[in-house]
Amino acid sequence: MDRRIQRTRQAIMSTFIDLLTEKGFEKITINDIAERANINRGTVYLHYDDKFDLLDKCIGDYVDQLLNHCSNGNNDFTLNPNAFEHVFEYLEKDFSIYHLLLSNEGVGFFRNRLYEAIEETLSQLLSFRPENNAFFNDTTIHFLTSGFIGVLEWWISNSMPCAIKEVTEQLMFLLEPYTNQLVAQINN
Amino acid sequence: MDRRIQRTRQAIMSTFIDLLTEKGFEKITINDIAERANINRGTVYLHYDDKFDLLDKCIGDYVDQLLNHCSNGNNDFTLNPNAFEHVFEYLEKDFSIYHLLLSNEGVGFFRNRLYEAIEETLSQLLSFRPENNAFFNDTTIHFLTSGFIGVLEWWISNSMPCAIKEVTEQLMFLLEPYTNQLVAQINN
DNA sequence: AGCCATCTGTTGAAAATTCAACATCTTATA
DNA sequence: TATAAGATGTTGAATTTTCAACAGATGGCT
Repeated sequence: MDRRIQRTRQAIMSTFIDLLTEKGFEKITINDIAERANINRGTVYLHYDDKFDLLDKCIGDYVDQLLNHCSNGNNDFTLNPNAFEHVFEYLEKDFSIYHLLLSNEGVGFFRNRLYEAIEETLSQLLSFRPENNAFFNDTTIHFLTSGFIGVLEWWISNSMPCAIKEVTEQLMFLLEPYTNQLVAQINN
Repeated sequence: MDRRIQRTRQAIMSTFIDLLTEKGFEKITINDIAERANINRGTVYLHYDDKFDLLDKCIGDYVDQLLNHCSNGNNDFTLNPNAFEHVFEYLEKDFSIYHLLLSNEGVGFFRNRLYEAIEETLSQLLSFRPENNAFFNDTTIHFLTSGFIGVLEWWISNSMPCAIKEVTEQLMFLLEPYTNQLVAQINN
């Protein structure tokens, strides 16, 4: 992709996040963003329809980034401790952003988008193992998705109340009964 | 000025400084700069002839910025404590950069450029007070310029060994005998 | 010495961004 | 209520930046 596009989108998103932490969503104007990012106001409209589209795409980006850390490279969604650790390490790195998106300012959208994404991923995983259908159904998917997101949300909202090792090991323990059946490899 | 120009020059200069601290001047390639700043290589050549021109303009920029802090707004070069404090506060803010430019990597160019600039400013100051010619001549100019730069260089190279208040007050004390005659206001 | 990889500058066409100017819409304030 | 100030989107022409490709220079390695 054209480097200019990379850079301006990055700049817009980054200052959008900054302003989100500073003033909250409703007080942000497109002018603010353009001015602080040192970008022409019109250029913002070249990439995003408006504030809401910006928030939407922002959330989408961070959901995607989070999901990319769920697979340990090459769409390998094997449920091993490493995969979980990668996720939580990434959450820790961008902690303030995810804290923001999960609490006040994401307005709940973030949680929903993440939920959908994980649900989708799980469904895909299961579809590769049709023999599991007897054991795994929609109920299972929602149970696991909710459980995982609940842990994730708790860990972020409470400002990382325990070490990464602890959460991941505990998660592995909780998922142990399902792990064997869930292992799968997706190749598009 | 076109915002794109501002941004790319800023990006180039900033990563140039970073690389200067990391590898030193000779190991820097235009590729390095372009790649790290996420800018097309050709764009660098649109603004600078080569590495050397880049170093040259970089030094020029920082000399200018430093000089802008010598005047307390509107070309008022009155020699008061505030002016000095502004200079040293600015030096403190961008300490690592000036440390870099004054020591190894500026290769002495920075000192020379700063010397010329201060000498020029002093000459201008005196030319506005022709009645001072009896007391102030070239010898005075070089004496004062060298003295001031000496203090500045010592303060930076030794990592700010004393508080700003102390240097500036001491400087005011040392310059006291000349202060009265030196006061001047330049209006272009 | 020869070779390979990398860096250097330069080019022209394509694409992104800027700027200034619009009309319309909010919103605070006298 | 009227008015002024600022925000929103949109437009077209001007400008900058990108990209891909070039030829030549440099420097390390066998």
